[in-house]
Amino acid sequence: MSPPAGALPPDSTARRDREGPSTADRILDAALVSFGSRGYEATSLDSLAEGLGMRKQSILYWFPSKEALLEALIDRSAAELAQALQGALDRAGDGWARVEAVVRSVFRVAAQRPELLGLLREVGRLGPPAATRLTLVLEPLVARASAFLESEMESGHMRRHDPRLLLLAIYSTVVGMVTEVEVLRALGEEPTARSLVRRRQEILRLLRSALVLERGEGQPATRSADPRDSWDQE
Amino acid sequence: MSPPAGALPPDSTARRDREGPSTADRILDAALVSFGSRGYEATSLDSLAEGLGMRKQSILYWFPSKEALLEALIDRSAAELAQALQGALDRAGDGWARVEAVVRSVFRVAAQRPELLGLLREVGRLGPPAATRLTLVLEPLVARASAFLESEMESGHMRRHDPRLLLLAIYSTVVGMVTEVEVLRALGEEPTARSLVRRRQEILRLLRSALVLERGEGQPATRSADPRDSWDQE
DNA sequence: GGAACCACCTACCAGATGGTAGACGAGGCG
DNA sequence: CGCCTCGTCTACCATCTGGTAGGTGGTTCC
Repeated sequence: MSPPAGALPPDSTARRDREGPSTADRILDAALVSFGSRGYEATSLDSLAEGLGMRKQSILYWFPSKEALLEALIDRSAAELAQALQGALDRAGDGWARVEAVVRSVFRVAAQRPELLGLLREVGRLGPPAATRLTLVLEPLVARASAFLESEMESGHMRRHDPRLLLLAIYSTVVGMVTEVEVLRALGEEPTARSLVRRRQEILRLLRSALVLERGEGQPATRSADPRDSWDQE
Repeated sequence: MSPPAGALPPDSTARRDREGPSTADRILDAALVSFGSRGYEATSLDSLAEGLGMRKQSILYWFPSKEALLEALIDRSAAELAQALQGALDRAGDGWARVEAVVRSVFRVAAQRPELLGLLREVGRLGPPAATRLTLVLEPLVARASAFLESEMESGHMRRHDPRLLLLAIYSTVVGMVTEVEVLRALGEEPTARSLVRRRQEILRLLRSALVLERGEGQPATRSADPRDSWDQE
């Protein structure tokens, strides 16, 4: 492994042969959890190191500074997120099924790595130095999504909206439904795995009735009654 | 003015006779801006004081600790928010008009005091000690909103949803559309006042088509074409 | 005039923060 | 063996953090 320079070597994400994840990856994992839930500023290198059973200086050996750690984390997380979305998109069908596939993949991420979406928010809040880095990686996906929505509207399958604002609305809703634990709690809903499934169902129904133009437009738009409403064994 | 105890005297929000806002209010204003945009942990009392042209100790004179300042700020902000929403609700009509009134009032707040919604998010992220305080004040409004949505669904004016999850979705969307400046920028939309109006229009159309059950359910659900699409002169 | 109070100040402090310098042991390799 | 690199450590450090102690000038009230 090569500690120098903020940019990690290409195999930094890979598992080492027979032994668990590399030190750099373990640090990134811990940083993801802490940055994504408690926040960047509220996380000290000392507390991070303590949770890892090492000294702060070891973290600074792998990542020359706290900011460099954040950048590396953003890079890795953006790649992971992009991959999840890409995969879902490549396997998805057409029209509404594509939207559904994306939403499902985001919820799958939320179930497996809840902090990843938290980090997304955090980075958005931290602004330019960090945010632009994230944007750079996710931009192609945004463009793809935007183009897709536009074509769906053009062909009359979806209601007309400003594609970018629609995208922002979908983003906000989905990420909010997943990350706003406190609001959830205030609403008397416990943030359990079961609740997450219900939230996904709800948001899909909501989006569907908001977006999809049924041919007759008169259908009752009932709940999907889709039996495969769990991602556990997808 | 009475500095002792975290609870400010009842006139702390009021303007003093002929001279600007009270010192305590000026501090709260600065705290709102900084907490709401940069975040609570990332804001130091020193930087806050510097922006106010005073010493940190003067802040600690009015608010015994940083946490007490946050609590006082939450109380004031919650009251302000609750008042805005209450007012909008009391003046609003029935059915969809009520939803529209609430959304409009939130956007009005966003235009006049952008950081207030940022603080809302921040408090949600900070969790229990602070979040419960906010919840306490806003809870009656949530109950009112929830009951309203439920009755609308009962009477067949709105699509059936879990009222609380629907509320969370609406909250996330509206607050996200207002506070996610970085995402906005990533989407190529500059966070101007004009853009804010467009976002409000878009979200209202979106919500309307998602929620409202037209009698025939077949109407084109066109854009509202409502001429009073600016809040500048209500 | 003087006591009391008010709003703000200077002078500190203990602890935490991100970061540097340098040593140490383990292992690879000529 | 001797040398070097790697990963981690101990020992510091300057700076900043929230917070305490104790003043100081001005106004109010008796």
